[in-house]
Amino acid sequence: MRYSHQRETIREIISSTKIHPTADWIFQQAKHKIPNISLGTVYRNLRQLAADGAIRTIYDGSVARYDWNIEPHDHLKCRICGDIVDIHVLSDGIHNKVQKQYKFEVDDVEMNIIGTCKKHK
Amino acid sequence: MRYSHQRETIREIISSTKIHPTADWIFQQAKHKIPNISLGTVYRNLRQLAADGAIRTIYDGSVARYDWNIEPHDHLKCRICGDIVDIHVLSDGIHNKVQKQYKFEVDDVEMNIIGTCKKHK
DNA sequence: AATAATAATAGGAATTATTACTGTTTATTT
DNA sequence: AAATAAACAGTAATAATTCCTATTATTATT
Repeated sequence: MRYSHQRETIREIISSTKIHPTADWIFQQAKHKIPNISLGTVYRNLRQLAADGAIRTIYDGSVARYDWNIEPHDHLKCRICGDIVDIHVLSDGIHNKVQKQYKFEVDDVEMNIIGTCKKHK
Repeated sequence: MRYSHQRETIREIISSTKIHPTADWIFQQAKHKIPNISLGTVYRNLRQLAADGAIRTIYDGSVARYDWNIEPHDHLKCRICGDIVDIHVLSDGIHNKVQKQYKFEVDDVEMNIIGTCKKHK
């Protein structure tokens, strides 16, 4: 994969936020730096970066969001404000347990906990 | 919510399979019983049944699938054949742990384990 | 049993997120 | 400096889902 200014910009935008942005949010930010960047370019690069393991794709219902944190972790999603927060609750044990118990080769574990965050009381 | 023949048919179709069908698959099946049923009707009823707690919506990447099993459980998704299998690995403890540790009111926990199932060796 | 009220429907248009296409530009190699 | 091909911008196409509207069906009321 050869260097491109667009891809570096996209990578920087994702790395600079904790909000787990959507493709469109990234596109809006990218336009500030590269005014004529196209949405297709954003999607193509997100796909490439994810395939390369540089970022992680997470699903918020049916829309894709992107996460610079590629370490194993879980997510809290608030139904009211929509915020998604990284947490770590899952033990590494689950990986091995599933592998043995179901003879299933585990690549990835995604856990999303949905509810109401402490801001709304 | 008042009775409708279409909704009962949709509910029966979901209850009779383990494949976690998509809206379109349900629509194709429903047409066998009600030839002029419309896709919009399928979607509207799926939304209502889910809101009512009669079925559960799960997300396979970005497409919605529907599950008659409303008991807490997790999913194994095979990357090769696409099969989604119900399992139970998550302890109820996670619910309370998150509630206390993050002051987060948990409504639902969704865990999807992605990888390769034993059929492909 | 007929009537009224309105939830649900069929069919199609609209929307949203995402991917595909094409001629042009740009990074890298020779 | 010229050649090669990956990446690009701009736009068209696709897929999943929701919205809209005139009509039909269910339930409650007379």
